[in-house]
Formats: sequence, structure tokens, C-alpha cells
Amino acid sequence: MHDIRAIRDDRDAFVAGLTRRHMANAAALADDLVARDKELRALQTRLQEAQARRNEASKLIGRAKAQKDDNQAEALMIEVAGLKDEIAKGEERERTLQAELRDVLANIPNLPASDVPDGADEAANVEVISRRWGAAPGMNAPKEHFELGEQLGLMDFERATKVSGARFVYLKGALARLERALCSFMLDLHTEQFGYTEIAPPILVREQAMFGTNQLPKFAEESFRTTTDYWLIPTAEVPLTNYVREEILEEAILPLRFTAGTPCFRAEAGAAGKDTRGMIRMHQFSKVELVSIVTPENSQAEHERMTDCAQEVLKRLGLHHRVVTLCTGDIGFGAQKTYDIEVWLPGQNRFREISSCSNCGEFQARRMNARYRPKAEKSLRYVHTLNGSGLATGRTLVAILENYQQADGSIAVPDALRPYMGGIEKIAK
RNA sequence: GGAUGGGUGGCCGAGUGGUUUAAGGCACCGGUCUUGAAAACCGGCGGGCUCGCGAGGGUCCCGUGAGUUCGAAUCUCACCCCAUCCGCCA
Repeated sequence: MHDIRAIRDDRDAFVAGLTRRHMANAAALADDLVARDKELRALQTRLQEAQARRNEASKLIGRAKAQKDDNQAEALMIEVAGLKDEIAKGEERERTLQAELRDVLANIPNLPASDVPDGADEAANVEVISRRWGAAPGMNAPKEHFELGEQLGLMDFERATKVSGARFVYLKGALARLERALCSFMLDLHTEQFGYTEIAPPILVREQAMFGTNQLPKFAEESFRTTTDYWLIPTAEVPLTNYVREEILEEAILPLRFTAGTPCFRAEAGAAGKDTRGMIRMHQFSKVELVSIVTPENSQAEHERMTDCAQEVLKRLGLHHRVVTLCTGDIGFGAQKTYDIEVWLPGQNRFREISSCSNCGEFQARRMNARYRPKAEKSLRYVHTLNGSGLATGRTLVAILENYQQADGSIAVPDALRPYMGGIEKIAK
């Protein structure tokens, strides 16, 4: 959510930022917002004057009545009646304007940070060369993960279709355990090495929470809603970030770092035909999420740190990967800047997204009304929020299958996971 | 699902129609005192909008909205949320 004052004070920067995001009508939008804001404030001033006079007159009425001056009281009451009418109309218009302004603002994406590259789509994302790690394993005719999983008899899409339809899967035996092992491994790493606090959050949330982390109102069709108006979280970012909603935090407790391993649910509307085979794009998947709540001056450094934490998971699993800075055309609605981590999938012979780490600045904090009390200042400020996958567990499982596949179709278990897999070194038929 | 109670500032809490410009306390900040600290005492201490170069002023906000009234935290209605008890249940 944008600050209307910031738009008013620097309309050009706002327009420039949205234009970089390829919003065609940014200038017209800004003019519209500024005009509505101007009307609203002019109205508020008039309204306040009328209210002040009404209050004054009301006091005089009380006094006149006390002095038994009925003529005076009556004259004042007639005046107040007129003011009352004016005030009622003004208040209604004020509410309408405020609601409209809020609706428009709620649907405007965050502005890209200055160092985000320009570009139309993912083809223009820019690799962060210094973050590239490892090398693609040499392999003869590598298989895709679903072939491997199905041949092992441990990944069953057909039965899942029978029960739940497309984009669901049954994992069995060692693969089911592998997913659990990955989740434990990642949570242990983030809590023990990087200072994150493990959270087991609600995964059904209210509408306001979904608004706070900007899944709503714009992306309603991408999430599932229950008949009792709860939303199934599309990511643990929602409950972890909203943890501080409507709060005023002491600066001393920042940064807050939370991690959670949860199922995530996505309707994948508009993804018809994409990644229809295998576990890449599911209606339900598990993910270990990282969320940081920080002061504004620390959010950029935290973004780098969080990306380091996510990358460390891949390093310990020995998985080749690269990091790209998303360009202005590919960045998410609420993000100022995003790093995607892409893992190498030999079966697909390409990099695929396995984590996305975003700095949202104060964009979500405004929506949630999450503030802190700076030590050095009197006034309150909005916190900055960051979120990142650390990592998408389902896709990590895919990456392990494809990168650790053996010629005979078995899967070697990476060293780091063996303690979590009861010591087994290989998943075979 | 049934019944009841309740939503007041960072927190607790008083307040049932006009000296509430929201008492009081806690926390926090500054000061006095002290070798230092604590205690005590003094002062400060919410947010939105707006007017003003500034000092400062105005106005709105007691869950949300709609009413009653010259005037509403206070009365009425609707909605949202929270809590407790009973029933059912992992």
C-alpha cells in the first residue's frame, strides 16, 4: 500500500516507478489519485470548520438555556440544524472518497528499488554472478523426477487424480520420508545456524491477513477459501508476517526472524497447461518459509542475508544453482526487489525457481499497520518486511531426485540428509 | 450448535447524555536528589487530517457502520471481533 502523501509530494517518482513496472497509465493514475486526495483534503477542511462552529454553537445553547434565554437558544438551534445537514453530507462524501482512494491504492503494486533491472519479462532477469554455486553433474540421459519417482513406485499421480484431481500427488515410503527429512533439515539449519525462530502457524487465515501480505484483493482467484470464509495460506509468509499486524514494536526487539514449514495451497488459476507433469506446480505443496521484520535501515542487508540463508540449504545439499535479480516486469506485486534462486534440474536440462526472496519495504507494513517505536525519534515508523522460501520442499525433493539419480534409477541420499533418513544412503526399488 | 459477558490510548483501567480539553495507574523519556544506582519528587508522554514560515491552532478518532439528540465513549439498531460456560470433537 502506498502512502498518498508520498505520491502527492513526489508524483514524478511514483509515476516513474510504476512506468518502470510497465504500468501504461501511471501518469493518469497519479493525476487521478492526486485529484481525489486534493478534493478529500479540501472537503475535510470545510467539514472541520463546520464542526467547529457546530460545537461552539452547541455549547452556547447549553449556556443560553441555563440563562433562560430561549430566543437566543432557538436561534442557535436553527443554525446548528443547518450545519448538521451540511456536515452529514460532507461526512458521507468523505467516507466515499476515502474508500475509493483506499481501493485504488490497494491495487497499485510496490515501486521497484532503484537497482532492479528494467525488463519486460523473465528473460530480462539479471544473474547475480557472484552467487552462482556448483556445477551441473555430468549425466547420461538423465530422467525427469516423475519418471524416477514412478519407477521407484514411490510417487503416485494417478491415484492422487482419483482422489483429488490434477496437481496432487501421493508420496510413499522413502520419498514421503525424504520430504519430511528436508523440512526438518531446513528448519534445523535456519534455527540453529541463522537465528530464526521456528513457528508452527495457523494455515487458515482471515481476509485481513491475506490483505496484509497483499494476496488480496488482487489475487483472490489464486487462493482457496473455505465455506466459512477462511483462506488457506498460499505461503507461510501470510501468518508469519501478519504476526506483527496492528502492533507497535519496541525497536530493541528487531529484527524478528521467523521460519515455518507448512503446507501451501494455490489454485494455480491461469497456469493451465504449465508444468502439468510432475511435482513442479501443485495445488498443495510444502515449503519452509523465512520472514524477517526489520527497521528500514536494515532491510537491504537483511535481504542479502536471507538470500544467503536460503542458498546455504542448497549448498549443504550439494545442488548446483544460480541467483537472479528479477527485472521490473517479473517482480511480484508487493516487492521492491526480489532474488530468485534457481536450482539446476538435469532432467529438464535447465534452472528452475526453488526460492524467491523479497524485500517488501514498508508496503506490507502499511497494509497491516505494523509499526515500531524508534529509539531516537518520537514518532512511529513502519517496519520493513521480507520473506523468502528457504526452500520450497517439494521442488527441493524434485531437485534431489534429478541430481542424485543413478544409472540404475536409484537415488543417492545427500550426506546432509542421511541423519534425517535413518542413515540410509540410497533410495532404490 | 446453545447460552452469557465484553471491545476505552503502548499496557491496565475509571467513566450510563453537556466542567472528559478521556480520571488514575503501569511502562517509557527528561529533570531534581545521589559517589553511582534504586527510591522519592517534578515534568513530559496516542493516532489521522488540516491551517501556519514558526511558535502554535482547529478537527476527527473510545471495535465498525447507521440512528436518536441542540449535544453521544455514554442511549437505540446492525455488523465485526474477543472471552467464558454447555454440547460435540482431534
